[in-house]
Amino acid sequence: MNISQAAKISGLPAQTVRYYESIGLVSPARMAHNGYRSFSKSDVDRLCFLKQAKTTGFSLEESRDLLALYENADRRSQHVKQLVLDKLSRLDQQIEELMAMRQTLSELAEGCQGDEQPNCHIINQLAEQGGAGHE
Amino acid sequence: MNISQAAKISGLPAQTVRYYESIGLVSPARMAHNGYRSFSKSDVDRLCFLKQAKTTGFSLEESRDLLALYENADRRSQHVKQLVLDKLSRLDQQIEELMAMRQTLSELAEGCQGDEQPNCHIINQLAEQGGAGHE
DNA sequence: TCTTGACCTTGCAGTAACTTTAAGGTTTAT
DNA sequence: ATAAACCTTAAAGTTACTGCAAGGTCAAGA
Repeated sequence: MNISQAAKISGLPAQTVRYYESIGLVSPARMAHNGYRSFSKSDVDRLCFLKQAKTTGFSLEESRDLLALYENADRRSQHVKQLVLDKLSRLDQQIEELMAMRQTLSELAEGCQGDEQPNCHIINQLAEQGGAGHE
Repeated sequence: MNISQAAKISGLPAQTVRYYESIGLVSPARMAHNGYRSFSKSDVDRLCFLKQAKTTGFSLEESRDLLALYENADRRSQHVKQLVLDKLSRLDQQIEELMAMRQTLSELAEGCQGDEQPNCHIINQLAEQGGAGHE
């Protein structure tokens, strides 16, 4: 099957599939007479796996590791689970950071009149917090 | 004051301060005899403002807009508030995406034995979801 | 047969916000 | 004198693509 079919099935843009090939995440055969990529079922399986890992929040390097595990019959589920738990804790940390930002933004917005006047709580707070008061 | 002082007060790495200068977010004077940057109080104020905006989750382009507002005596707080509300809604969306990932990861981890065996719920799920079952 | 449109190829530039590296000049303290 | 700690620039690397240009190929219709 050619790239547009593989892209459609996996849910990845064709450009992205080419990019994945360029970094060695997939290696489709080539058709001799025109140089078009030819994707086998297992190539498409890899792409689907990658798409799913991406949706789940894994980076491409993490996905590469998962893919190696996917294709390694001697893997230990221990090992896979550890990758997921590590990812989970990084994700929790990231969520906490965003929640902190959300809190700050929400407080800023609440304190601001939002009218025609220049006086603005938001601007004042951004200016006053942090390294303010240095002389 | 020289760059390391300005960096310390603002809480930004010196390299980042140089980068901010290169994209026009700050324009410190230069000392004639050695070419070192010389930061005034208002330069440092800008850096602190930028640091704070960054911590609050604004991109550099958004920060540039906020900085213009910060220095514009004719601003309307309406305008500033709208920027913050827009940011807030993008942030909420981002948090939701991360929570969805968190949920998926957490379910994956729960279903996995995490032992010495190759059979792994996580791998199976990543392989089966998405574009699976194409023939 | 010709043409039109949809497909495929490559390579290169651009994105965000830095970080790292290299190579070298200046200042300060001993 | 010299070493440590500061400063400078320019260029490359990072992540995961996206967009563009120039051109080859293929399938269908007139």
